[in-house]
Amino acid sequence: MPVTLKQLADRVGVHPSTISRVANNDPGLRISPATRSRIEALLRETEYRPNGIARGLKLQQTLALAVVIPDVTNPLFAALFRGVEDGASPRGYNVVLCNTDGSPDRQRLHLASLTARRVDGVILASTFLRDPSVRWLRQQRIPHVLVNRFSDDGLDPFVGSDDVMGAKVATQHLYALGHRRIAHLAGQPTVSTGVLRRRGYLAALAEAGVKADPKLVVESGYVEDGGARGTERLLSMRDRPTAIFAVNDMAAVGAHSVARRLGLRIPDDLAVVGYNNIPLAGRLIPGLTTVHVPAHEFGIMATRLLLEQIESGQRPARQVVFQPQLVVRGSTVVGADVELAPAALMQE
Amino acid sequence: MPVTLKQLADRVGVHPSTISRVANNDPGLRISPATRSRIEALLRETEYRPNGIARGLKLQQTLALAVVIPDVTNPLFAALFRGVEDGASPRGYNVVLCNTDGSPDRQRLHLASLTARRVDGVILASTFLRDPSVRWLRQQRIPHVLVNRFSDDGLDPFVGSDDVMGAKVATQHLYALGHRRIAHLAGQPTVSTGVLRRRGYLAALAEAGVKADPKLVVESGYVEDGGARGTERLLSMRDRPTAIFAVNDMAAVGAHSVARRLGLRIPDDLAVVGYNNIPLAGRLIPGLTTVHVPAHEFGIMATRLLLEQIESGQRPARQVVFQPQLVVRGSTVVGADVELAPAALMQE
DNA sequence: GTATGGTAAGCAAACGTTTGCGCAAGTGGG
DNA sequence: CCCACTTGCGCAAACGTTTGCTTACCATAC
Repeated sequence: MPVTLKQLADRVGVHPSTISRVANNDPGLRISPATRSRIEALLRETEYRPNGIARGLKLQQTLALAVVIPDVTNPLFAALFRGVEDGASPRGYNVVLCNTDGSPDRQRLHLASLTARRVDGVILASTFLRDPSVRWLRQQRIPHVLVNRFSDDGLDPFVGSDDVMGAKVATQHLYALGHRRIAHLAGQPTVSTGVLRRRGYLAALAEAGVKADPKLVVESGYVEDGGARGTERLLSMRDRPTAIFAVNDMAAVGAHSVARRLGLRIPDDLAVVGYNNIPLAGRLIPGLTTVHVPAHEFGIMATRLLLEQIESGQRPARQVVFQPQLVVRGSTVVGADVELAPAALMQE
Repeated sequence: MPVTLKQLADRVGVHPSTISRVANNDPGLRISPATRSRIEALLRETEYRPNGIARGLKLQQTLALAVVIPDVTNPLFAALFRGVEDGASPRGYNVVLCNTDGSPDRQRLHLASLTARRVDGVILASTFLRDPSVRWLRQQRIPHVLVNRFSDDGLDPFVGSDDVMGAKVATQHLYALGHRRIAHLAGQPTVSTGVLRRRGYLAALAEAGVKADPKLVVESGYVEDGGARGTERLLSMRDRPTAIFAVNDMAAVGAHSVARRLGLRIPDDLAVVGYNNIPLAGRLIPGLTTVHVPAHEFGIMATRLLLEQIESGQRPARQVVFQPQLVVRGSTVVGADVELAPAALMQE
């Protein structure tokens, strides 16, 4: 068992409160240099660390944050988490990580558990549209920030990117390359990214004067398997699409591998664009053109908004929206995958 | 602010302790059905959840575990974490995640912070050999389990795989394919996996009667960049190796891309074997032959050992060692990457 | 009318901090 | 010599639970 204030107090022969004040460097503390140095010596010798949970009880703050995401094995969310930890750790916060696997029920259970634990704030990246859990967080006045997805437009502090714009840019890219039958592997209508990216896709088509074919939009969800199935359906149509814009990279990967399996050449027979720019996107052959989402920055910024809330006691309800950036690779433009010269070897 | 026992007690007109007993379903509690149901109704109405931190102070347990890893954006550790959460969450535990980026100092700081927070136990996957942090955990009698890497042989509960055997199997695989100049991209000598996998590599060569060439072992570390640099050095030798066994998949990926850059054909000009079997390994072209490490199972098993310790108050010091499995792909054997037939399409 | 016993609930300490306030002793001024 | 002020620290409450022990009340038996 770690040493307590009372034990130290007994050893020095002073009151526990005095030790506490010395340990906390209480500025208004009047104390004789002799006693102070005896106490400080003992503090160092015993490596005293205040019991964080007693401290938490008294101070009503735990120095703990929580991150709730669908799945940390998804590189997007892993990077997001790193951003949060990188922002929170220097400020003395620990971070609890919860995976929901996309289940509203698991999300609810996690949030209940987290609030019982009295975490100081929650960063939520697994939100659904009009999410009861989020409304509950608001109502309970629990500091929180939504990331990447939102629930009710504008009501919560939010960090994300402009999904409509990102999807639009991606679709316009395909259009500019000459594609006219552009399909969309869509996300669920229960998730903001799904809705917004579909909207951006449709907006780009409309602006280009292309009549949208409803059959070219299939709901794939955010996983590879869904993307693969969706692509199989699309490619079995009589009037095949020549390009696919996928709601995220994993769905695009599914499309990618189905195309390869079928012997279609990418990008000549089928161009593919993803979303998120996960590390895998750059490793596929050919590389996957995708919309970059700065997940690590999301995490840092979300933590900043959250700590602002916690420290001010206010809810600033700021919304930070990043502008998405298209990353062009070989899945849409031949030769876009630059093969670097082997510099190190050439010197020899 | 969430409701407290005292507030509820005032509303029902009973003592807080009575509410507590009802809420906790105290078996020895004698209470009139009337009062009980009034209390239960109020508990439901207010959605009372005991303040976990007050509870923790009293009961001396936080229902929190910690996972300390180098970096969660590494898929191996992401999967490991999921294993831990999957094992811990059903038992009511939350999990704090800490990334060290391989820095002993950050590891130490995290552990200090975690013990101040009084987590009930720690799962540590970022250990060094003869790690002072681990010795400190032992000495503080903090329940802990080491995963994947260990510190002092046999002194701590440990979950991992047989690294010597895994490396041996990998090297034997290359030997059996006819390779005689087999290089090794090695890990650091400060990390058990580095030492053991190098040992397995050397053992396989010795058993095969191949004289080990010290110049064929270069320390690459566990990252892609190190693997790339190491491979450049190896390939610039007069007497090039024809095969490389890398200490982990990321180093192998570095080798992979350098080989491609140089126009070497894999596996004909250069065969590559990795370690860990991260998802990316199966996505490379050609696929990366690698030694499978069941990261998710590691996490589940580690949690089991940890909870055993916590609940029994003992330190069973069990060691669970998985037998590694070689996964053969195209980076060593031509055609080993099975391309599945496009089943869904063929039905049409 | 008093002892017995069971029922229903209250009391209070304890977990380890933090912090406003109080108090005794010492110091200086008038 | 007295008053006021400072110095150096102690006291105790509070944060919200849990839990062993006690107590008030009532009914029944003697």
